Amino acid sequence: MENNNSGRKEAIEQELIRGRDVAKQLLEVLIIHKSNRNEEGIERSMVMMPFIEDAVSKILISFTNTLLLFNRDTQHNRSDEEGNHIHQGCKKSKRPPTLCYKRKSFAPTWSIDNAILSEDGLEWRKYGQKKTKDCRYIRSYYKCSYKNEEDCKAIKHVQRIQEDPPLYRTTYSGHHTCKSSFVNYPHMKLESAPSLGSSKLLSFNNNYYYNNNTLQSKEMKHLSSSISSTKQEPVEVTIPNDDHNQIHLLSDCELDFDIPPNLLHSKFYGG
DNA sequence: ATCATTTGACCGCC
DNA sequence: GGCGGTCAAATGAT
Repeated sequence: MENNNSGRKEAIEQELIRGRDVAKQLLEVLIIHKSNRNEEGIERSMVMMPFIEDAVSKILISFTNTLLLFNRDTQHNRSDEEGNHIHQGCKKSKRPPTLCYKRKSFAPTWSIDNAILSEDGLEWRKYGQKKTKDCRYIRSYYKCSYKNEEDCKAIKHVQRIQEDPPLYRTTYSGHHTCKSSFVNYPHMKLESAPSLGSSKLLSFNNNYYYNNNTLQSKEMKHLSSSISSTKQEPVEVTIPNDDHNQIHLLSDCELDFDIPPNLLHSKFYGG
């Protein structure tokens, strides 16, 4: 446990250093751009645009990863606490028995912070919203669209947690036991950029594990995604830092995921 | 007309 | 009693 924490600390530190270094490089490029306002300078700046875009995205990724690593710590603690809650049932309800509802469940929860309100590829129906005491923003509650048809227990709530820059926290509770939610899910295709010689580092939460070129959902056995090469070659995969929530894919491979993108975070590191 | 969202009341837990 | 989570009637959008 102690080793785990120090390893995570190290990972957070590395992410911050990576972000700082790329920001430095970006600053240097911008200074050069500023001092070259003639025609040749503008042309050179245009050539540098892909690098600038790449650098900005790397900085964003670094911040996102740091937040994810940070959140992973707090989520473990929260799950431990919530695991102790026991549902007492509906004791003295004034409502008819059919309207009696459960409150806290044993379902595991995990949160994802996003700068934008993004779709997670699954189908949800909003069933309520609430202003919470500690936050000035309204929290929206969603349940799986197939709750009634397939008795799917998955729920989530979304809350804005920060004004500037905007940050939204989506907290998922329970896993989708329905199949319908995934039928219309657009397969996510991640392509590397061979010309840049880039590689991919994929990180995923504890609900998935990597095994023999396949990403498998722990909760839903029918959910898996194989990693294959576009060139009919064996795909080279390494597990950095012995962290089994991450895999490093070398260039020229293609992935088709039927896993919700918000549960699987992709990061690209240019070569 | 149908379906999704909003809203206020209800309920369990602390 | 306060707070957060859930329900279903009312309302709005298509």
